[in-house]
Amino acid sequence: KWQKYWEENKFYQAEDFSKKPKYYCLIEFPYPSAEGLHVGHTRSYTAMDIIARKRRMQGYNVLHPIGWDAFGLPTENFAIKTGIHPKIVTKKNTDNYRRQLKSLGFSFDWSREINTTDPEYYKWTQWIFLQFYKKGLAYKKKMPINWCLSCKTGLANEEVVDGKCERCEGKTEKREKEQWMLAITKYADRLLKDLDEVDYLEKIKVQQANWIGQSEGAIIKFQITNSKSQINPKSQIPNSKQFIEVFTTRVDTIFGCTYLVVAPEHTIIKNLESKIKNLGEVEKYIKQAKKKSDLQRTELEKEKTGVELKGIKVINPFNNEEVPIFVADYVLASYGTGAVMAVPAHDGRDMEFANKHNLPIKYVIFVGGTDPEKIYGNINEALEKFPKDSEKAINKFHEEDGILYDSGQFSQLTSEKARQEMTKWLEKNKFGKKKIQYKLRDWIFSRQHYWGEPIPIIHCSKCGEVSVSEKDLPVELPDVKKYEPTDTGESPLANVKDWVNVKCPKCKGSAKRETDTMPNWAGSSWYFLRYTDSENKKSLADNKKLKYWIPVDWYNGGMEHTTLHLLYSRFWNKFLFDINVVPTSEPYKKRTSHGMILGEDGEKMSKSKGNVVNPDDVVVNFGADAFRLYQMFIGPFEQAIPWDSRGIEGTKRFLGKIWDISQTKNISEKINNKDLEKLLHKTIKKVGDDIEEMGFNTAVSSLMIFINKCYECDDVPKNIWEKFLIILSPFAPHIAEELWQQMRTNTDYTQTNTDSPYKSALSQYRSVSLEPWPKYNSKLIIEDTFELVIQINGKVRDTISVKKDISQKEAEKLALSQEKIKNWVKGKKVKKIIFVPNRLINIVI
RNA sequence: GCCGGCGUGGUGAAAUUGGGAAACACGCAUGGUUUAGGACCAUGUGCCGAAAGGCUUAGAGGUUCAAGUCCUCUCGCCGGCACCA
Repeated sequence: KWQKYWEENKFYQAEDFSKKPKYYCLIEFPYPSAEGLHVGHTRSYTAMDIIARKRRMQGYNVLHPIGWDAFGLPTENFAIKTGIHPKIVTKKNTDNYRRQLKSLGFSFDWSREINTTDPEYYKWTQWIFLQFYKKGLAYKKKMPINWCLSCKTGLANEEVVDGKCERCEGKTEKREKEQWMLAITKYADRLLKDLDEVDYLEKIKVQQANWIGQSEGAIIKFQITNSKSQINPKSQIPNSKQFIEVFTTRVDTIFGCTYLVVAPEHTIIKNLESKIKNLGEVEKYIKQAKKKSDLQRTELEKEKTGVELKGIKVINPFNNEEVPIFVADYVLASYGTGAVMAVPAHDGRDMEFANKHNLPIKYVIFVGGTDPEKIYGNINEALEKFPKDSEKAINKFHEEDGILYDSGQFSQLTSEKARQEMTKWLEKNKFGKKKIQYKLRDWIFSRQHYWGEPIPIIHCSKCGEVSVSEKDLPVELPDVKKYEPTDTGESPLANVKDWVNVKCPKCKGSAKRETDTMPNWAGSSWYFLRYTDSENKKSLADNKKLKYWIPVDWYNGGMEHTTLHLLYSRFWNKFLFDINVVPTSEPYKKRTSHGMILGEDGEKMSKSKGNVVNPDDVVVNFGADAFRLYQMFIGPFEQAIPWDSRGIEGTKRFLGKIWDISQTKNISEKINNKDLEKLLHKTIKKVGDDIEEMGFNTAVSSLMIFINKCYECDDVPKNIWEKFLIILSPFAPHIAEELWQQMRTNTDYTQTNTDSPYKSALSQYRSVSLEPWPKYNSKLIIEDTFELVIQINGKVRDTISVKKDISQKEAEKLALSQEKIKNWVKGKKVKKIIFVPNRLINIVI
């Protein structure tokens, strides 16, 4: 009844350019699966719905939109099995999701609903891709990628977890393939730095920062030689073919470098083939290493294997020492330069390798501190290297800030100082330079599937790669009969001859369309922009509307998207900002995260485990309001928590009590109840504050405390009851609306809002959700008496009710005159009395 | 291995700056109501003890008049990253 009333009156539609301040509340739009809505979704949606409803009551013009992130594999797999077109499946699933979401009374603005699979939507996803392409940030590259054997598609690095496919948990392997890439690494520094500007949960920032993985160090060139003669670095100008470059964050340890290690994929091996004396052995090792998957490399590789490149050596530029070179798969080709300088004395991995291959270990840094186990190297030996008077100074140094020895002119510098000085030395002598390195890799953007946005590129035999003209967008997905991905790694679209064969936009000669599609993360990387102007046909959204609504004020979603969707969409937004499409560099002002709801067995909900809770059943059996309340009351919002089917009985009972009070108690204007009034104001404050901090569980508990008190009363003052209904309404909007409207119908209450623009067939009364959020009276919150706690030696022995703000003298007198206290103090000497105003008095005897 | 978080009744949990540990709810027990069951209502419910009182926030120690909260160490759990040089 009330859902219909809200919808008909369009209470929750956002207004572009209202005079009210704007507030943009965002939840992660769901992927409409065949299974239907999940309680994992609804926990987050209920929380943001409460916030959106409160903001409206606080006078904001709220945008709280919803849509569908509908491209993806499950729909495609269903299509493969049944032959039903993904479009039809998507329609059916979104209809079901829409019905379910509406049944929970969420205050979404349904007029702005979007769907990523709608050509009118993905036209703009493709348009953004072309902008990336124009700026050289979308490029094609042949490279080893992660290939999921069961999904039969390439995956981004972010989508591979423990060597397994993030989606299906199937095996992945490395395959050499031409792939579209997005140059997210070009934004690595800004994606990291700008985290300072946004209000994200700390753990989200930390996770993103770790993923971006910035480290500061230096690139150092080691000259290759196969003779034993020494070379003066200053007399020889380095030439790139004669050098191996390494990246290190610890230049300060370089005097302890006893060998170099290159990754099996390193080009130096091919380049110097003729000089390697044990080439057969080396090639055999490389072949074996390449056979290992990433999973094997990490799981099985407890032992560090490797082979020396005999016949060639390199020279350490700092001390002209010759050191051997090894190839070993503990060095990754994809990070840094694919080569490292090994300092076994000051690096655990190098130490392991050195021990196994009997390589020399040379300590060059003395680490101070008092814990002998944390001192690297031989302390006595190290101390001998220092002048005696510096011993005191050494002890002052923090454990991690060591001091160099046996390091030529850099000896006796601290590690940090040495890093600076040695980097300067490298730059001056052209043996290297300062370098900031990131772990983040470019985003593999190609997928070999049907149900995704076609990449708007045409391959012409004459002109090469040509982008589809913007006026020809969208490149629509063709209808096909078979959706199966292929083992060859070709997209199923490759077989659609009519679609693939096109004329080249440049030379009009025959050409072929790109048949790879975009990953499912594409459409969600910018969807929050489209909500501001979902029907726009001329641009992804009107400029003025973007300026009005963006950034998103509060975005709640799952932790699992921290290094995927959240990072990707920040990247897209920054790019769109740079080309003047969006008004702010950061898309989301504030980001919070909800904990997962687990099955009753404490396991993650899944169909196969049979522990899935279906929101439909809960709504039928307990009602939407009880469901909403329970999800908020279940536990701390950020924490994962198992579902408890008995717990929801409690919130249903609570709603039952509210109903009973409204139907059986005398609710009237004539009644006065000071105690209840005080409690109301406390409750208003607590509920309001808790919502802001996402302390929903304690907010619900304070509503319960208030109701328990009302339940004890015979009569309830009407104005108090009304205010309670208002603060209840974000949590349980249906019952709050019903009781609110009943009060107006059943009494001679004269309507104050006759000028309300909202007319309805159901009711002529204004919705409770349009009432202003009540203000609490801070004077009423303060009690005029309090329970003074009396402690003896810090233990509570008695409490007495006393006037607020009594003096220490009065409190002492009262406390010492209590019978219980007298017994405790009798025969003892009072040494000290501590008095905490309006709290306690502690008598030390 | 590194980074982050956490550890409180039978259960989910609560506890502004260090100031009454266990709010609120579930469950359980007893009683009422009911033909019966469910629902509902009332009372009780950290542990030991007849009581007075004592003990209790993973464990050990420390600071303090006072510690769940601060400090040190140990143990355990969860999440993230992971041969990132």
